[in-house]
Amino acid sequence: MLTELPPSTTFFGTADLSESPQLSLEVQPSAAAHSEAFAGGGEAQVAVGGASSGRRSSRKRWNSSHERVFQISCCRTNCWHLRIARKEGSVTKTVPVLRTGNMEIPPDDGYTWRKYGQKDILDSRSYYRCTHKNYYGCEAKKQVQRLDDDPCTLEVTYCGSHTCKTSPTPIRIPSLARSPIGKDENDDTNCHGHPQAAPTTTPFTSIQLGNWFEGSSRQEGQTQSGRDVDYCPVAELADAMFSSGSSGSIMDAMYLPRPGN
DNA sequence: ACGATTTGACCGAG
DNA sequence: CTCGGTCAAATCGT
Repeated sequence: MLTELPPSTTFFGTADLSESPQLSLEVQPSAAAHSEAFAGGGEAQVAVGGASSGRRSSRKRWNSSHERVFQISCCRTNCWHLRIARKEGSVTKTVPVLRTGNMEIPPDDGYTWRKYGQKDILDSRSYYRCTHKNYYGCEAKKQVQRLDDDPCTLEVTYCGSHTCKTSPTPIRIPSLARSPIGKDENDDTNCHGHPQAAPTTTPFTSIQLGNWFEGSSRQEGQTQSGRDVDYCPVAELADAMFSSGSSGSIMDAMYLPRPGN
């Protein structure tokens, strides 16, 4: 995707990462991408500078006419090879396979997932949803699939957001959720055991990019296209990608309610 | 006992 | 019919 971008740039967005020294991001859509993307709404694709950022994904069903293309350069040395693509609330990234001995594991994104299905599509695709779906009603899901043209890269597609983190009140479904009495009831941890960060000002990348995305495309996306366009997950997941190599505060901030929400 | 994973079956969309 | 997503029983690990 990166290679398909024209060199000209009429729009330039920069995330202020002064509060997040680990990262430096620049969001730089091409002129063509700008004019096309912000007129349609519904899908964004972000190419992030990295060793194999131009990898083809297997987005069979995705309509390329709805794609949005951005470039993000990252100063981090261990930059992911990744790409964000989104359509109707989903975000896809490609990440290198981490090897631990003979095991290959996808990078930890800071959340706990429960595998609920697998398909022999291409090199097999695994389906995960939030472990706390029953308890919190969290609808976050993700798919993990190895790229057919690059066995060393996984494509991870996220759908939905973690309401288990944003919702302080667990949804109790007695028939489904066995009650972890005394653990989750009163403490202020989120579903993953991380402290529930206070919704104070934490201008991490996700917030900055989120504002940028929103400010660039909100009107068209929410009205004319008729599609449900929620731009926040793109930025949030962009943040997740860059911070997933290092646990901690950025991940914690990922699902914080943004100012105004 | 409980939770996670595996895996074949099921179902809807195209 | 094929494909993609999900379900759910069986199995495994702690």
